Amino acid sequence: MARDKSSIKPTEAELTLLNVLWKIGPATVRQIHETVSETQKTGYTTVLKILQIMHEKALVIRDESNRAHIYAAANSETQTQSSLIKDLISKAFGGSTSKLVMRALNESTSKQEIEDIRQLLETLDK
Amino acid sequence: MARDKSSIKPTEAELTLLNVLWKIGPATVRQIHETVSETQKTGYTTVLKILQIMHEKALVIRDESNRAHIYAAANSETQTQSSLIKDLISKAFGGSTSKLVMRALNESTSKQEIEDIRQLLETLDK
DNA sequence: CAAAGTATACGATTGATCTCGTAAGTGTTC
DNA sequence: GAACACTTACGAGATCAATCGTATACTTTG
Repeated sequence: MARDKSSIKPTEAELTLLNVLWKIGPATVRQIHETVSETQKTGYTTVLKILQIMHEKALVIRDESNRAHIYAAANSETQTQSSLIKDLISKAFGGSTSKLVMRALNESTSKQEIEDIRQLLETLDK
Repeated sequence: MARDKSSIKPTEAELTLLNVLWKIGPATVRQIHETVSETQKTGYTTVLKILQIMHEKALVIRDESNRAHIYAAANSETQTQSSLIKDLISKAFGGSTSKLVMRALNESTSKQEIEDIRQLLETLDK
């Protein structure tokens, strides 16, 4: 069964690199590695290898016109977040979005966040 | 680094079995296998093996007093859902619960679900 | 009690993930 | 142009997830 674009699920290490790409934009392996190294200790070739695998999976695109390839996320952060949420909803919440939302809201949420969400509900309601 | 109870993250196959246990309650391997077989084709010994691994990880408890051991989920569905949500929030939403909630709400949500969530916000607000 | 049925235990296999060392190619500099 | 620096490619090893076959032990039953 073919796996459509929206159902691609990055692994943990892959998601870490995607977060970097969403933050700093298209970048070389070196730049990505430097950014990742701010919070983790990971070898340069490890980052390279993961990016190569992600390229095979079409999780990233790359520009090979220069010697140092430039990698960019293939999908937007929003698309990926939606995909991950849908996956979680189907596997752990019996397919119910509202169950997930309610469980999330029962976790720590600040007054400001509650207000933001209330606003969003207003606009959704019409 | 020790892994505390709330950070245990079941694998996909494990989560499938946990869903069964939450649904039908404590059960033998045979019962669990039968229930799983309603929607998937999985060998009996595969289910058994995964349950044994889950027991090692303390994801399930088991009663060995009879020949056919009786397995039960070690943590509640609610606890596990919260744990999975927290994990997703930290890895894909920069730690922001409200970002996850808003992304979820932008997925398909019925009028009734929106109303339910609004009600919950009321009670949370006080 | 012997045979058939049913249970757990164990080990092997396959595939994916993650890691990184080393090789090999390309560009830079003195 | 020779030495050095930087880059990608390749491949191997470790761990984990998932699968299932086979062995072994226990129960039931004819």
